[in-house]
Amino acid sequence: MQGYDKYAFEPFAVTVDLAVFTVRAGRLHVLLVERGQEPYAGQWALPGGFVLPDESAETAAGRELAEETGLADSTGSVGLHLEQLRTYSEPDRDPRMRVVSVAFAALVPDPPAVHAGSDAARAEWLPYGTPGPLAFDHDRILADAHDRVCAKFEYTGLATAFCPPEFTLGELRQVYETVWAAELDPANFRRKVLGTTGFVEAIPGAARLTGGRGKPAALYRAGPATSLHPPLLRPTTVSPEGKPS
Amino acid sequence: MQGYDKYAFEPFAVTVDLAVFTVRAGRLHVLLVERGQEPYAGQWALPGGFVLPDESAETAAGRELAEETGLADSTGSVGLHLEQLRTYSEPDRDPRMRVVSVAFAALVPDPPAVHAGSDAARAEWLPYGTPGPLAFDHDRILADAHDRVCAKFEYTGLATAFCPPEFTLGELRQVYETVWAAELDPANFRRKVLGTTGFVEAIPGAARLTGGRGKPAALYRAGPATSLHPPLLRPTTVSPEGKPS
DNA sequence: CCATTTATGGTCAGTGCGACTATAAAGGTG
DNA sequence: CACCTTTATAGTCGCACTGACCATAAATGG
Repeated sequence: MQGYDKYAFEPFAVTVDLAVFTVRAGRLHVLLVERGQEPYAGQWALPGGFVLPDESAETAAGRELAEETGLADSTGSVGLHLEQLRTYSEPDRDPRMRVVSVAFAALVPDPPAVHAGSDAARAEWLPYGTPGPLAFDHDRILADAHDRVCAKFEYTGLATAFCPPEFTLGELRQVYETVWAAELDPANFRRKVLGTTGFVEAIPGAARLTGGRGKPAALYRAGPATSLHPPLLRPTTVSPEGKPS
Repeated sequence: MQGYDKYAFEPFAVTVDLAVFTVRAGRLHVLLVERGQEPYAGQWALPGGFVLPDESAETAAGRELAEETGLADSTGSVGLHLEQLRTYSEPDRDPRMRVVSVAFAALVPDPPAVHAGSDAARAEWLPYGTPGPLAFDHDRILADAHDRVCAKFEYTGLATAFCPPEFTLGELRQVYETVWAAELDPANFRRKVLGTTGFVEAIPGAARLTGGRGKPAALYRAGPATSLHPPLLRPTTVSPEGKPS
């Protein structure tokens, strides 16, 4: 940042790409758009767009998220999470020109009707992992976003961002199981969550049937805690050399 | 990323900023450069520079790190760590023009002679926290980098990046104590580190005096483990509401 | 020789967690 | 209705890890 040599740089386009996750019907879904033009015409891609001259990347990401999903503003409302992931800047990641993309991961509670933005061809929720190769380096971005979300589930109360305002512990557990692709013991999960102050707050007297079967479950709200101490570790699939997956 | 409207964006300058840490004389130090021109002339700033047209941000960061410190290439050599932090893109973060900066955190083992790059005014190692306000939003970047490093010390073997190729457990513990600004019980630290497979490897028969006093300590090398399971948690300064610092 | 310093080894109690069992409360089915 | 299935909830047991210690070993400096 020393010495602004006007000839030392060429113009870069700066964009945002969004990995928007939700849990629907016990499966992790991602919001994808179908590309209408070359390159990668007809392939699925992450939603995104240019950062406008008077915007930060965060503002642009919130705007794009609202455009694509019709959801309220980025960080304000309850049960919505938008977080910067990292920046992808390989010189050849877009064959047309130099594009530097700031990637974001977003978690939304339930798939509202997808509101196709003006410039978005078609946006759809697709199960994570099912669509073939995505356009550009979006497979990598999506995988990185998934890794980040999995990791943050361990030491933050982020999972409640996937849940409606009121939820049962069974629903919260299913969110964990869906994202981690692992099974959790209901009793132990309950003990852990309730033992972590600020994770969830009980709604006195409220109860609801979850799957139409079984005993009705008590309802909870997301608590104020942002970090979990101690963390809620995912089951360790032990690998031989001290480097569990 | 739908529809490339050539008029929808203005050129952005893309730069990298580096928060380069080291531990020297039991204190955490940061590599800073003194700005020679406005704005913020005379103030300290993080080293950095433009991303060149054929570079990724990672390549640019490695190049800048090499230029400023004279150290070998970015990710290759032992005991060197370079990691993307996040991107800062507030529209007014540079008063002259629109600059989007990809920030990196770097850890280097010992302060080699600072090799002032051609464009860098003067680079110096300064104790973390001592210099007044940095230029631009570099205070925030530096604080974010420090947070990241502190957190990564818990669940990765990153601390060995601050150590020379061969080190004693006392030296490694001092690295933790310096970065975390906390005291650790030597015996418990030892038990934890040696009990984590792949964290460090003993060098049979080797021993060295650390501070000139006391019993000579056995020497160790950095192990192959990248992640620590279970993590080496820093002492919890308990705060009342489930959200320890 | 002795005090000091650092390294290293060990004990002990408390905490958290995985595995498991038991009970409660709903619906479904004969 | 009796009984099974399903889900929620409560509790128990043993293991692993950790923090707080205590003890010993091996160096230096008076």
